Amino acid sequence: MKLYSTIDRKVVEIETIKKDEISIYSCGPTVYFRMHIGNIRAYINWDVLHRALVYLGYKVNRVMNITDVGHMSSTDDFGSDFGEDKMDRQAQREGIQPIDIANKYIDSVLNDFRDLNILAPCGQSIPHDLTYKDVERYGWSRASNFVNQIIEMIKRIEKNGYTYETKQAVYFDVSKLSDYNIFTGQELSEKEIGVRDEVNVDPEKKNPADFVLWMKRVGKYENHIMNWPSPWGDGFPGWHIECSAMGTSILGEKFDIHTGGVDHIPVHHTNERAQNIGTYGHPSVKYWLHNEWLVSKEDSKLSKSSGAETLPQVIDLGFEPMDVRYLFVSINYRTRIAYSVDGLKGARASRLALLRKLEELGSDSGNVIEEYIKKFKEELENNLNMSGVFRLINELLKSEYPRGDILATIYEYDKVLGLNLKQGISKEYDSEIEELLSLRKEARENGDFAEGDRLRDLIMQKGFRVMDTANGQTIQRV
RNA sequence: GGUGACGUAGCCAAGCUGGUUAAGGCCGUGGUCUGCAAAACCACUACCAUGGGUUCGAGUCCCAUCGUCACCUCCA
Repeated sequence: MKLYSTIDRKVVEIETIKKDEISIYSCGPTVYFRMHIGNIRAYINWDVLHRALVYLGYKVNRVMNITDVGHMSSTDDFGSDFGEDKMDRQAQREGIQPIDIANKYIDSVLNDFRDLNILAPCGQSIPHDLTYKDVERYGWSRASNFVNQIIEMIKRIEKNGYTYETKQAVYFDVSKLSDYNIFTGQELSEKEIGVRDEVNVDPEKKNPADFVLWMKRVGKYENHIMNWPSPWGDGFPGWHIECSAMGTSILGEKFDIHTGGVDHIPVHHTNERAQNIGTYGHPSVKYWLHNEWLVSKEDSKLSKSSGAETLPQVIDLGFEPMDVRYLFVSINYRTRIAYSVDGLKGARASRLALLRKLEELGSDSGNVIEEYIKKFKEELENNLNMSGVFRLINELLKSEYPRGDILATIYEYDKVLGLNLKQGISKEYDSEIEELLSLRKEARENGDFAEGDRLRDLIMQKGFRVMDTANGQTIQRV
């Protein structure tokens, strides 16, 4: 398996720590807002990685965190370490407790994941009745349940001499790590130039890059809702320590893969790595993998503040969740995707065409074509070359292999693609449409094509396209 | 200012361990099929940002230039 390692800055051959086993930590959702289409892209990409590794024979140990504490905002205090806590703020907005906010949005994440056929981190499909209550049994870990581990980790970092404490917080002293900037290659001294308006609310902070491990319940946070006791006083964990603590306490001091968005490279993952070294004396993550962003047509970034579409909005536009999945599955995780409704339309057209072709192949599944399984695995192993996989599908559809074998092979591919190809085209329509269809069939059998065309137009107005095939009428939602 | 990613057809996107005709899809056009359509099938649509260099040979390696984007501040 070859993947792009961010620190190595190239595609590398993956050598797992334990033979035939691979451990993955995926930066998961922060649950105070409805996941947007950009988040979805990331989770679909890593879902494909997960499925691909399973398909290639690895035993996958995967965990995905849910950040439900202490995520701070700097929108109100530019450059400040002491912005509002987003969970708190959203709770105040909605007039409920932070934990209720978290639970509410965890459920919305589960719904989206389920609709998009994204597996739970444990590798199972997400059950229909799964809610926030049982999420940890399926491989998610909630930061709020790891506060003890977080405190223990900070204690170790402190003992190893990487921290200092002020009246307001416990900081990680980045000057203690010579290769702190390994991810970006950017010198800390040069970094300061750009951050001109930095407002150091904490006058005792030594270096602007130093980051909070434990935030005390003082000053602005005197009334902070989520708090825990600690050796440094009541307070809550900093934004980076949760991931370090959860990753290493669940997957071990060293694990194979850590995934996240490219935006995490310079700060979040840089700090996570620093914390791991501060704790264990060595890095914990063997390969850091990062997914690129979605950009709008003007090539500027999508963010949750730009009104990017959520899954329900996309569905309202007439798309199915699998159209979204098709779009994101067919493009490599490192390619910046120009996202647009037109792009989504193209994905939908491709997907429906594929389903139609599969339907024409019949329903008798034969034997998988070994040659094409081999090619499939080669594409997966080649840094998840998903475009190549779709090329193989098209080759197969045009090939002379027995129909059942083509079908079986493509269904085999779908174990990784996760497009629910076996379910075929959604045929759901009501009795009214059904009646119109039978009337049209009758009219055409009687040679009354004018009536047949009228009924076809009528059905079209009700949102379905009628097609006459060798097997009779078939219908498709427009 | 610094750091990084990237520039392939109308659009999306492979190819980048250099080597016959630069994958595949979407859209479009022409045709076959069809009562007419739709679907399907066939055909057509690329001076690989620019300029140098290395090489028998470069989209693919090296250098420069131009351009785009991101990050350095919460974000996938």
